[in-house]
Amino acid sequence: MASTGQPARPTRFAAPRGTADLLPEDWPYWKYVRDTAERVCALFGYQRIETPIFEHAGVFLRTAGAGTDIVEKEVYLFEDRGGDRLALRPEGTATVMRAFIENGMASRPQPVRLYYVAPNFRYDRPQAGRYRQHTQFGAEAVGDGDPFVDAEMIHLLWSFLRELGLSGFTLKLNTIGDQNCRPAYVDALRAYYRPHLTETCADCRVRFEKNPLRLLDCKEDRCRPLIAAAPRLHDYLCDDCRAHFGALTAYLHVLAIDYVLDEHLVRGLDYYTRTVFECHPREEGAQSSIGSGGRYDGLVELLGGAPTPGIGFGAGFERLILNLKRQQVPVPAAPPPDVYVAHLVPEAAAVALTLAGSVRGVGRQVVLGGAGRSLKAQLRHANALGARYVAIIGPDELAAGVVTLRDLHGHGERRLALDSVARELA
RNA sequence: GUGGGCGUGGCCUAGCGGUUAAGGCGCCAGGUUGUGGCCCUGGAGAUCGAGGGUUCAAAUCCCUCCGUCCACCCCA
Repeated sequence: MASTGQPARPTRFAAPRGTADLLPEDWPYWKYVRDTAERVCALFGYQRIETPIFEHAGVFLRTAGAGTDIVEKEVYLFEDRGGDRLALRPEGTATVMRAFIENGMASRPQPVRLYYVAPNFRYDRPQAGRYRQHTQFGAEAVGDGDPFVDAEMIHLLWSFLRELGLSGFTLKLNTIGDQNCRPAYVDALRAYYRPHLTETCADCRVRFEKNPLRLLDCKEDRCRPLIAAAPRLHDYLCDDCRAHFGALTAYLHVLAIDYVLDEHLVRGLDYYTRTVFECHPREEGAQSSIGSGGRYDGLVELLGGAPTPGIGFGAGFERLILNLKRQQVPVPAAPPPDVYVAHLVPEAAAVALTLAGSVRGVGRQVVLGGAGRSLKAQLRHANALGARYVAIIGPDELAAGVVTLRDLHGHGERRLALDSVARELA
């Protein structure tokens, strides 16, 4: 077949791997989660903060920990045209701490209570509940190291999940010590594992080198006996860490927050100290954590600020919504139009536009019908949108200076003077 | 980064070597001259994920790539 000289078909693009479009039908869920987060944060006196989507790469590379997956293979790194080395934010806490230092927030009353809703980026292999761009609701309380604040933070996350209407989730809690006591434990753990490395899975041999605490978290059957007999972190806690954790659990008891002590719970970022926690939904998938965090008393100092304690958590919108849908939690629907304005002839278009404007002026949602479409088509459209009223402007109405207002919920229909419609619907 | 399942109009699905790729939802237009939700009729819309190969013949078989889903890993 000879070439016909047809223009080449333009390239069709798809959203990048691991990203998704948020369509109108998804929006009620997002709005619901966001509104609930904002409401609960307001109740706890947390204030909104927004930080840039990209930062100097060091903000993340220096804080998360050299051996962590996030730093080693998940950060979106790029150089801008000026040669600066930048990174898309893989997590929120480090950026907020950078902002805390940069804006002198240490001189505000402590602790500074902050929250954010922002996209995070991780170059990861996507699967259910895991995306390369995901949105996190996070909260941070900076400047007070008292376990009282830990209790507040966990209470905030707990309240948020409850307010969303999720049920049956569990809170896992642990303490992983601090700079004083953890090194000794890590040494003991390594000493224990060293003679057994041939018995472990391959991943654990890597963990042994890079992130020994994660040895405790391995799910391989062959590693379980080793974990069961391993030295216990809780036996190595210093007095301060032990007292801190004891106070926290007492506060949680007072708050009637049920938690499950999980001595093998560790976190993926190196900056965590003492308290760590994770919330898991009733129906667990592989990506089960729907909200997790911990204390990070060394982080601000790591970023060049004065030694400042802090604690926070992150909760992923996509996973929360996944569980809202699984549990069939009802969310408020987007409000339907109050009025659909149908016009039947071109000469009525101007009247339709001004009528729509005046009705919107009294706070009613108005959707305009399609020009040149039949009345029947416009009524079908109005019905599909769930509109309450249809204002019809045809030749008759135009001549008489009126509109026909049809009630789609009932069957009634009446004629109103053009200039009285807005007042009538206000 | 490792393993496995799957990729057919916007969505869901049938077809699994052989005439113009079928149906449902949705969309558009009609069912007498200006009236919705139900129903009926018609229409538009598919490089059968992409590229290569086997064959007289491929949506159907093979390879590669891409995407997607699931698990590992990691984490929200």
